[in-house]
Amino acid sequence: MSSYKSDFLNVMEERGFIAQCSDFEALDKQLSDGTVTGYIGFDCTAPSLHAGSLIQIMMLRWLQKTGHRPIALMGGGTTRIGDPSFKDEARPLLTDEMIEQNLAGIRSVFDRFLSFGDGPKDAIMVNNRDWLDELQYIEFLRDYGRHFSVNRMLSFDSVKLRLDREQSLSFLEFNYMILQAYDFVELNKRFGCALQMGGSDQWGNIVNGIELGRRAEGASLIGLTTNLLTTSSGGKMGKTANGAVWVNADMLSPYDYWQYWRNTEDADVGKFLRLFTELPMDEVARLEALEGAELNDAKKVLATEATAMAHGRAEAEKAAETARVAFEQGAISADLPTVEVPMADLTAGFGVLNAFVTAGLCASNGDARRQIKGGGARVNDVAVADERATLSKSDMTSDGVIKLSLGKKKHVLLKGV
RNA sequence: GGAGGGAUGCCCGAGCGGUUAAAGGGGACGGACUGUAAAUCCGUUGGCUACGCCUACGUUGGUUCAAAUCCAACUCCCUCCA
Repeated sequence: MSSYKSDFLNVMEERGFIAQCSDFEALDKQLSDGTVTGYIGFDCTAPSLHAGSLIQIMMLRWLQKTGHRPIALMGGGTTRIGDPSFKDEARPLLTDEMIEQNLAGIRSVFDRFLSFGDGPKDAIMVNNRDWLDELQYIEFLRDYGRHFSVNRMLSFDSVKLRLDREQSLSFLEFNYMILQAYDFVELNKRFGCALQMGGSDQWGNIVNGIELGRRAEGASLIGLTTNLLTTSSGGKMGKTANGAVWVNADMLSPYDYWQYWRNTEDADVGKFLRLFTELPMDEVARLEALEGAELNDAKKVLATEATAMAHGRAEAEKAAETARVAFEQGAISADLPTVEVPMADLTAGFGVLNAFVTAGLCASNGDARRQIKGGGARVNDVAVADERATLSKSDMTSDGVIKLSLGKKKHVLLKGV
C-alpha cells in the first residue's frame, strides 16, 4: 500500500486520513525533496476546538513529525464573515470580542499537539486578520476579484445546499471563499507555504486557492483533504448528548473526554486508533483484531491514548482508573465528577428532583420526574422510586458523598460542604 | 418598485376558529437485551409550589365567549416581473 516516496504521505495513507489531493505526484516529490510548509485554517466560532477538528490537528502533527513545517491558521478575519460551505443557512455574525476570546481558547489546544518556535521546522501560528483587515476593497477586487468567476463559484457543491433549499446566500458569505483563497496565496508569499489541508468540506475553498495562486502569482499550490468523519452508524463525529466533545479541559473534563472515546462503536475502533493515536500500525492491527467483549480493551487503549494526547498522560490514566473503579467494580471513585452542596441543605432534607438538577444530570424538575418514572435515576445505585423522596446525611457514604446516576454511564457525586 | 408564496417545538413537517402542549418522522434521553458497543423492542421528549396554573406556533396590535388557525401593520426569506 505504501506507494509514496515521502514519509508523510505514507503515514497519511496507511492511517486513513486522505480523501483527495489535487496532485499526489507533485506533493510526494516536494515532500521527499525537502521541507514542505503546509497549513490548515481553523474557524474561531467556538471557544475551543472539538473532536471533529482533531483529525486536522493530527494531520498537522504528522506533518511536523515527518520533518515538515505546519502552520495553524487562525481564522480571526474570515470568522468575521462565516464559512457558508455546506451550511443550510447563514449563522449569526460573531462580535470581534467573541472571536478574540474564541481564538485565545483555541490557541491553547495547539500547544499540546504541535511544537512552536522560530526554527525551520517549528510550527507557526498566524491569524488571517493580520492581512485581511488591511485589504483595500477596490484594489483587492482589481487584483484578485477578477480571477473569480461567479458562474464557477455557484457550481460548487458547498453552496449547492443553500441554493437548492432556496435559502439566501448573502454576498458577504459569498466572499468567504475568495478570502480563504487569498489566505492561501498570502501564506505562500509570506512563508512559502505550498500545501493547504482540510476536511473534504473544504475542497471547494481549497481549489479556489490553488486556482488563484496559479492565475495571480503563477504559483503551484497543492490541496489535500481528509475524509469527513462520521461514525459507522452515521452519527456526526464529535457530538454527544451534551453537545460537542471539546478538547479544552475547562469545556469538557478529561474524564468525560475519556468516556467519549471509550464509547466508540465497535466498527470504528480501528479507524479511530489510526487517526487519533500514534500507536504503531502493528499494535493497531492487533487491537483491532480483538473480538466481542475483548474489543473493550482496545477501546480503553484508544480512550487513554487519545486523552493523553489532549490532556496529558497523567490525566488520561486518572480518567481510566476512575472509570475502572466506577464501572468494573461498581464502587464509588472519588474522582467522578463532583458537585458541592451546602451541608445545611443536606441536613434539612434535599429533594431528589432538586438533587438531580443541581448535579446537572437533569435539565429541570420535570425532566427529573420523567427519568424517575422511567427508572433511570439512581441514588447510591438504588433506583429512585418516589419523586418526593429527600436526601439527607444518612445517604452519604463514609466519604461524605452521595452518588447520583442517570442511566448506566453518567455518575455525579454530591458532596456536602 | 410590482405580483405571488412562506415563517410551527432540537430539526424536518402536518394542522388552517374550540376536543391542540400541537399529528407523523428524525434526533436525543431512559428502560429491556448486551460488552460502558451496534442492531432491535418499549417508554419519554415546554415549565411550575402540578387532578390546577403559566409560557409557546416570526413581531406587534385587532376581531371573537374562544385564535397556531381570521384581519391589519411590521420584520425576515423565496420565486417571477421591472
